[in-house]
Amino acid sequence: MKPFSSYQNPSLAVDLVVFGYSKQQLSVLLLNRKEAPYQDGWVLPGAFLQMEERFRDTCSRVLKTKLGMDDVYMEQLYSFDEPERDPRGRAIAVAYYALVNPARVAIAAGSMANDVAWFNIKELPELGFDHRAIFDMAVQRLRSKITYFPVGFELLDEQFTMPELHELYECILDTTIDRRNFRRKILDSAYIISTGTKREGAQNRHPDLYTFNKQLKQNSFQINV
Amino acid sequence: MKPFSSYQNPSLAVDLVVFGYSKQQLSVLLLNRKEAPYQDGWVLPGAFLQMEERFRDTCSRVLKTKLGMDDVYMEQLYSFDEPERDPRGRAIAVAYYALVNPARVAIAAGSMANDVAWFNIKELPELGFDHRAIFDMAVQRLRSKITYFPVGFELLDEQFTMPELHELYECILDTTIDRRNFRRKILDSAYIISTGTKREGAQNRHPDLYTFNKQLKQNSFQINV
DNA sequence: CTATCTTTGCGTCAGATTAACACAAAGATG
DNA sequence: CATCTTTGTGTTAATCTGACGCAAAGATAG
Repeated sequence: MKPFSSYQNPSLAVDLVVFGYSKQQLSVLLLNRKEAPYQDGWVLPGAFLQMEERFRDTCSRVLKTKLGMDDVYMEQLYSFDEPERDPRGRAIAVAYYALVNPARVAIAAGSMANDVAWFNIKELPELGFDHRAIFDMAVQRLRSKITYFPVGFELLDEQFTMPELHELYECILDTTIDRRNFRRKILDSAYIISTGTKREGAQNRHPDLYTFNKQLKQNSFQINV
Repeated sequence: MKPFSSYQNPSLAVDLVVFGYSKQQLSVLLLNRKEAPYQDGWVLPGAFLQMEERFRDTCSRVLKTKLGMDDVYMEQLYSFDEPERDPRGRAIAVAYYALVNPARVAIAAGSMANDVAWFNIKELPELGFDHRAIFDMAVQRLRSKITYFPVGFELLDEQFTMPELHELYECILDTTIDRRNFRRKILDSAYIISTGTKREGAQNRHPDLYTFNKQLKQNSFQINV
């Protein structure tokens, strides 16, 4: 299948904002560029679309080959088209954001090249291209989304405790939320199911374990900031 | 500025979901195609990106040249990339939706070609390409957006009455909203300002006139369905 | 011109929701 | 064993919401 319009089209790429949550820290995955432009600078991982490839496929390919990750939750964010966004020439980027639990996603041992690193989202280096704008929009989207959709479960283990979920929300929304009111709201929403078991070997008391309710139908909760 | 990637890229186009509100009806603008594919079928207006053009520029160009409209509110919706979405070949579409007040937007007289028509959103013909999916997403986005952002004001006159605003919301959300509770919520939100004047020559009592508050800072209301 | 109807602005009130906070049991700490 | 921290559960007052009443300003009709 060949393109049919009369002029040479801009390059088409995807850029990925990969969020990872670990040890009460929300981080992003950045790549240290080896070539110009922005040589030695940090950028979001990305790739040009290959023939017949869909955006989502390109994203998966990047996650797989550059980062050794499989089976990652992702969502289209926005398309960026400033003519000057890539000094090499006209390039359109369709940005996606991905949510990764580093402990859960199959990250092949040693597969993460040494030019890849996690950065706490509050301590980001300067980014090349227009990647700072892309990142900012991704954070905004994640914050907004998590208040009405249980997107955060992608970042936790299969089973998690209420304090863990609570901490995740406080971390992403960068605010404090009353522990007891949060609990009530989440439980009322039926987004999570108690497994009936408790975590063993915890530091403190053994908190109840929960699972994400995959049967849920519609949005029915609202965490206010 | 030339594209630099090694292979021929897909075609890049924008597709536009143009909403118009008039006489208590929410409508979309459709185009009757003259050529194959989908000859004689209805589709969303759109165009291929021209060199150096940004998505938004392409949208403006379509609105201007095909529909004779200027200065229209629009927002990027989503990017569509199914390989088979255009039978002519690989084509990526970045969809935008636009909000138009037919009485307000400068529509050059007679400039709307006779192959263009407004359709009530509830009585749409079959659409070519994947345009039905694009339209559906646009409606969904508009509905969602209007519940927390005063996007609807783009569809009304500069000055409008409370009953008009109320009707607009009922129409877009396709539901009934208690008139008195709606009034209270909107007024509390400070999204609108009373002009202190009343509409003359109305059919019934002369209702108060309001204006959209352009000074507003943040989202602060929530219309529930 | 007057009786009646419709539209519009403004209120009321019971029930639901929320934010703030108390308390006690389970385990950790030393 | 005394004390501290964590976690599950409640309570309560303030607020918000939804359902609805009412009356004044026109419109409508005989």
